[in-house]
Amino acid sequence: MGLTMEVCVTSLLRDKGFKVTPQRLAIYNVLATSKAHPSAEMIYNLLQPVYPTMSLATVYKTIEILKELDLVQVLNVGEDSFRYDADTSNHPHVRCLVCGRVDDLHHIDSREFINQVASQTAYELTGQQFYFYGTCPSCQSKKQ
Amino acid sequence: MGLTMEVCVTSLLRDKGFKVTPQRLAIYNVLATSKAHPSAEMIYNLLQPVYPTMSLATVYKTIEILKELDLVQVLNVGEDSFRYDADTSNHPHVRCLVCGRVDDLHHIDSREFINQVASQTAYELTGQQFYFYGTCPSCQSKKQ
DNA sequence: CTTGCTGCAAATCATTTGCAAAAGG
DNA sequence: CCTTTTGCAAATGATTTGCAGCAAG
Repeated sequence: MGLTMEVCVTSLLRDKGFKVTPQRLAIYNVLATSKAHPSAEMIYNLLQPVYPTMSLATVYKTIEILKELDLVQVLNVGEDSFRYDADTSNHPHVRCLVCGRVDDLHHIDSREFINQVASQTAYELTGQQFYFYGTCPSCQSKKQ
Repeated sequence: MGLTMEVCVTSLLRDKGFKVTPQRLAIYNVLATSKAHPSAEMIYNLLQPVYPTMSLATVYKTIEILKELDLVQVLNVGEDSFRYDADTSNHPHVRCLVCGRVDDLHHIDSREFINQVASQTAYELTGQQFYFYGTCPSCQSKKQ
């Protein structure tokens, strides 16, 4: 699976005239294999052992390109920094207010809700983000 | 209406041991009378003519208190800065991707959608934020 | 009076930018 | 080779903090 994925990123980069570098593959790899919705700094820290000379600036620059290629989406969970998700399907997210972890919410059908909103606003809607907040299972059990 | 509102903020501040200052009333007043969901800087700029010596730091410190008193909620519309809303009811927001304005979406019944999510996650949910993106009526007509 | 508040300036923190050296194609 | 990219360091921009003088109760 790792291979298929990297081949895909490689050709997408080349198609748009971007060069394929080990740093770019590594950063995409972190995003594609993580369910943690890492921030730029988390990606940087994860890659430190493997690429000790890589800089945070490279992480930010690469994310910029990945956004352009629609390979990542940006999350604004209400923190001071952004998080990134290689799953670009438009799904809701939930953040634990105790430990800060962010999870995907899959199998949610939001079409009806979106339609309701679309029919009541004069805006021409093109997208949306749904964020839920609460306590994750692990923090629930720790509490009591 | 201005009066009723200020009396309310005044007593809420006093109740919690905060002092009532003209700056605090002015900042809350801006938030309570604006539909624009201003950022700290927008509040600061709006008040410049009336309080030329007020500092941005005071705006931020006051917002902190207003959050504590549940008199404002924080919005994360995907920009570099936060926006604030004196309407603390939990309603969806929509941002125009052309001009950047942020509007409320009222009369939306999200209970069914929230229930659907609550029943499918192991999280104990306590809140949520729904952000929609698109083009506002004014920008639609400007385009064509 | 006494404590909390303001306004200034300096500090932080995430993110961006400029640029010389290094790597991709 | 020629161009883009990297990695460093410096710049930026939003927000926070420290502190001395000032105002609220």
